[in-house]
Amino acid sequence: MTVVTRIAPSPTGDPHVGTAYIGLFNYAFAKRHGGRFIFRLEDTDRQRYDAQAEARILEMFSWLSIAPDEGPGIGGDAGPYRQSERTDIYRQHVEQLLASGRAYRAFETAEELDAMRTEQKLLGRPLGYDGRGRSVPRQDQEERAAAGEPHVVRLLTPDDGATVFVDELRGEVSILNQEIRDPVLLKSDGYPTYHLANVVDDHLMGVTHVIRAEEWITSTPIHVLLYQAFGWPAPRFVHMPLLRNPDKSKVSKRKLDTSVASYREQGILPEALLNFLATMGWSMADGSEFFSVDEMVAAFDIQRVSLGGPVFDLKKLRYFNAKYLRDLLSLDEVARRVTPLLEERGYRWDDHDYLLDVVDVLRPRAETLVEIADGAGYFFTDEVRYDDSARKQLAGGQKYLEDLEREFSILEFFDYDGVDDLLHDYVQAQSVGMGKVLQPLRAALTGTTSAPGVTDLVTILGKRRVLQRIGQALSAINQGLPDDNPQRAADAEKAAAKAASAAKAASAAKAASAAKATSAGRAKAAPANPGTPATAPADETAAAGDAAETTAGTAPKKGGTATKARTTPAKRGSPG
RNA sequence: GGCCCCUUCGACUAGCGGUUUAGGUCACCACCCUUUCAAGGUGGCGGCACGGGUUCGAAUCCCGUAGGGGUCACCA
Repeated sequence: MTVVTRIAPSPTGDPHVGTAYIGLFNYAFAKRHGGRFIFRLEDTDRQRYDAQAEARILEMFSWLSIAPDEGPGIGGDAGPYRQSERTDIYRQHVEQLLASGRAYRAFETAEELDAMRTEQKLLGRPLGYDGRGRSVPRQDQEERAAAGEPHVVRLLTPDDGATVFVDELRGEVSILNQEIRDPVLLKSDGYPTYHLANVVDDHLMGVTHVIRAEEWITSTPIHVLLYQAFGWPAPRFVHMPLLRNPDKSKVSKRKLDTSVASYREQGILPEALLNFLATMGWSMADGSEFFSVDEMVAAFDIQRVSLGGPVFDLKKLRYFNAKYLRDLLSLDEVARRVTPLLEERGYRWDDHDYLLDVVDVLRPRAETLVEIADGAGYFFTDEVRYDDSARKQLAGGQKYLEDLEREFSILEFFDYDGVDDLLHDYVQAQSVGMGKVLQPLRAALTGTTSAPGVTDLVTILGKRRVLQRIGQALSAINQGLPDDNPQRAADAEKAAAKAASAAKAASAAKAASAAKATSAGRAKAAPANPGTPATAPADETAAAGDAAETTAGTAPKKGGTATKARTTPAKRGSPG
C-alpha cells in the first residue's frame, strides 16, 4: 500500500503558517515512505470563499518548495481537487446514506436552531442538536424535500456507547457517542460540510494517513462513524500539536503574524521558515537543529512528534533566518536573493564582485534580507546622511579626516592590507586610540557609527568614493554640521508649523515664527551632500582584487572577527 | 460548563525505569575578542506543575489534583 497524505486548506484569508506547518509534515511523511502528497482545496464554504486564495496557497507551497504530487492545476488521477467541483459525488454518497437509513433530512430553520441553543444555555443543558428531526417520518422527509422545502441532511449517530479511534501519537481516544449530535452532512445550499467532503474525498483519493492539527481530534469520531456508515476502512490518524501564540492560545492573526507572505516580505527565507517550523514539535534523532527539508524527509519519524503545543517564537525564527543568511547559504545565494530588494531601492552596480563584497560584510549583521538591503544604502548612494552619533564623531574628527584624506590619496595599493597598514600606522603615529580615528572615518563613510569594519568599508568603497566622502564630511564639518537628520528636520518643521499657527494671534511673534520657519527650511534643504545614486567603482574594486592574489591564501587572523578574515575583496581573492 | 487532548528551564526541545549533580538551542546576563555594530568564543541564570502510589530505583509507569489548550456551527 503506498502512502498517501494530503493538505486540505480552505481558500479563505492569507496563506497561513499553520497550513505550511501541516503541509510540511504531510509532505515529509509521504516522501519518507515513498508516497504521494495531495493538495486538495476545501472550498465548500461559499460565504468565506476567496477567489485569490487558491493561487496564493499554491504559490506559498511553491515558494517553500513543498511540491504536491496532485492537486488543482497539477493534475492527478483522483481529481477534481476542488471540492466545489465534486458536489455530484457528495450528493451521490449522501443518497447512499439516506437509502441505507444512516442519514436523514432535517428541516429546522436557522432561527429554530438558535432558539434551541438559547434554551439549552438557559437551562444549563448540554449544547447541540437534540435530534428532533429524527422523528419526522421518512415518508414526510421525502415529500417535503420533493416539494422543495429547504433542509439539510444529518448523519444518524448512536446515542449510547462510545466511538474509539487510534491516534498514532496518543493511542486510543474514546469519545462518548452522546457527545456527537447528528452532524450536518449536506448543507441547505447543496454543498457538503467539511465532515462529509473530507471523508468521501480521503477515501476516494486513497489517503492512507490523515495528518492534521489537533483541533480536529474531537471531530474524528464523526469521521469514523462516517467511514463505518459507508462501510469503508478508516485511514490512520495523526494529530499534530497546535501552533500557539505567545499566550499559548492557538495561533491567530490577532495575536501573531500568521501570514507566510508577510514573513516573505520581511525577508525571511523559505529554508529558515521551514526549518523553524520543523522544530515545532519535532526533532532530529541526532539532535541537529539545522536541516533542510530533504534531510528532514530522510530522517523523518512521525513518532518523534512531541505533543505540547509549541509557541511560535518570532525571535527564534529570526535567529534561524540569520543563521541561514550568514552560515548556511552561500554568499552567492544570499546575494542573488537580496538583489531584487536592492534593485527595488534604486541601487545599481555593474560589478558582481562588488555586490558580493557588500553582502559579505553586511550579512553577519542582519537577520533578514530586508535588513541587508536596508543597511546597504551607503554602498550604493553617495547621499550620506549623518545620524546623531555620526555627527558627534565627525565634530571631533576633523584633523584625522584631513590627514587621512591626504594619506589615502597617495596610497598606491588600495587593498585590504594596504589600507589596514596605513590605518594602523597612522593611528600609532598619532598615539591615540583606534576609535578616536576610525569612528570619525566610519561616520564619514557611512553616516552611522554602527557598521562593518573600517578597513572593509574603505576597501569596498574604493579610493574615489572614500576620498569623496571624506571631502563631503569635511565640508559638512566646516559648515557647522547642518542638521540633516530626517527626524530632527521633521521635528523642526512641526515646531515651525506650530509656531506659525501661534503667530497668527500675536503679531509680535510673527518675526520669530518666520525666523524659525527659515531655519527649518534651511535644515531641510541642506542635505549633507547632493548626489545621485552612484555606480560602484568597478576599477577600484578590481584593483583590490588584483592585490588579493598575494594574500588569498592567508589564514584568518587569530582573534580577528570572522568578517575581517574572509570578508574583503582582498581576502576573498576575487580578481576583478 | 460538558467532553477531549496536553504538561521537562521565559521559549523550542533531548530524555522513552538505573549511563542524569536532567543535556542542547533561542532569549537574557557577564566576560573574552575588538575600531563601532554585529558575528564568534567562554561562562552564567533558569526546569522535570503538585500530591499519592508501583518499583531496589521514576522526569520516565499508574491514579488524583492543578494548570494550559482544543472542541461543542448549515466554518473549516
